[in-house]
Amino acid sequence: MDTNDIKILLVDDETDVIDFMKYNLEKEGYWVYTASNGEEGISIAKKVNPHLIILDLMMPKLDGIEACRELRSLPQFKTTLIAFLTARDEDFSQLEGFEVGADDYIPKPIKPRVFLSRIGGLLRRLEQENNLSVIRVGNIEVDRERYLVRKDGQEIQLPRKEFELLNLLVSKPGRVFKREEILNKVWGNETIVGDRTIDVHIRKLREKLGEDYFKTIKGIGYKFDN
Amino acid sequence: MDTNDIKILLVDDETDVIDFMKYNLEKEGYWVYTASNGEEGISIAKKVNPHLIILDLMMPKLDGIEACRELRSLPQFKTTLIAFLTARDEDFSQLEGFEVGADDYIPKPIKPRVFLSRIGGLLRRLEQENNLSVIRVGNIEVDRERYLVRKDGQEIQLPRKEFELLNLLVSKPGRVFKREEILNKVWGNETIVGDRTIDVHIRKLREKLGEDYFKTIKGIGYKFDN
DNA sequence: GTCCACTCTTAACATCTGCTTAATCTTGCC
DNA sequence: GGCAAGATTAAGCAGATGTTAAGAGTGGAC
Repeated sequence: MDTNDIKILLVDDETDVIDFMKYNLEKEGYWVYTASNGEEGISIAKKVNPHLIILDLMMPKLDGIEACRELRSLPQFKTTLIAFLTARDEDFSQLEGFEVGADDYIPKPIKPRVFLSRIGGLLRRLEQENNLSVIRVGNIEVDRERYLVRKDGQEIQLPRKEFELLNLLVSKPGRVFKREEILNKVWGNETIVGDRTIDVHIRKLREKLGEDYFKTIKGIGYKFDN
Repeated sequence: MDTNDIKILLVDDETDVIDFMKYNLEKEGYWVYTASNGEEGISIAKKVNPHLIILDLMMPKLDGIEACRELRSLPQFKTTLIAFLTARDEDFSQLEGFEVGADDYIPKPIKPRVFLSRIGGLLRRLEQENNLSVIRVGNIEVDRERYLVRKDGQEIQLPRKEFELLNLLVSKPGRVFKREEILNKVWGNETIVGDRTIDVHIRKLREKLGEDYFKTIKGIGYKFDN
């Protein structure tokens, strides 16, 4: 994910703090939204669905802890990253923040470079969680890092194309992938291969993993299901 | 959706800004319309019904906030994407923009690449919202992503044409689809099939899902009802 | 360099499914 | 009753997919 695609919402009533963070984050290419209190923050968050929300602890109208609790209660924000901004001398029990579902806390004042590296780290975590290198569906496990597949614990080595095809289908179990889409994603837009090629690879997968996992949708494509 | 199918309306009184955006968007294949103030923007929007409208905040005749409010009050634009263009030093409360129904805001100046990635992100959102993959009507559920239908939780696999026909009828429950319309949307304008073909497919659907869902309107067409 | 093992693609053929049609029956309306 | 539109049924066909084997290409071991 490019930083240009990442949306960060800053919620703080101190203009200086907002400006500092906004300036630095935008320089890195992040997409920054701001709000000056908890209520406003929640309402903007609902709109833009940011990847990361940074909440100040002390704010008028709705403080950080309460805002966080409220956000976490909405399904939309169950997995959104939330960090608290805390002044060093503030009487803040870190525990309280983590209890309402915070992912990190950021002390202020903080140097730009430190601030950015902290944000970078947080977002890297997000990325990793999204791209789990091992996908498990039923009793099939696809390990993208090692390029191997386990079925009932048995390791199975698949050739590259077969692996990539499986990987695509398994990435959204149940979803139908159109033949054209499969060609694009596994073979690439440029390469032109015959129609039977996909079938043959599906055949191989069925032989190695079992007939039933791969459902044909005639006229459309295939899906992985268990 | 291809970028060639996407219409974007730019509303700004500064020629330079319009030119910059227009040039970059057209390079990507978007279809671009422009207007130089709020009033003109609304009148063009009504005619071309764009997918995305980008409004500058400060404009003669009708400013961005007011234009947005007015657009949102028309049913035609309830779900259209609207974004504000804001200068960094402009005194703009984001909340105000979001409250009148904006979907995003775009700071200026902005680099071309960042600008385009923002637009891309916004439009991706549109696509997702429009293609809600599951439609539920009564105890029938049509899952377009999986190409299957659930009735009382039971999964039913339908052949392609049957599925597409059902999908069409269910997309507007209760609405009557004329035979001609069904032919166009399910079979395509080019293919010519006999009149009885539709009947047969309706028959199949009635067998599989129940007789009562599909009402015949003699001389007109069919509707899905429950 | 040669050989071997392996992967990928294609071609040829087999199979099957779903689509359409035609023929006939039913219904509702004038 | 007669007519027109739709319902129903079964059968044939076309097109899509399944299957198999063979050949071209690749890369590693020796």
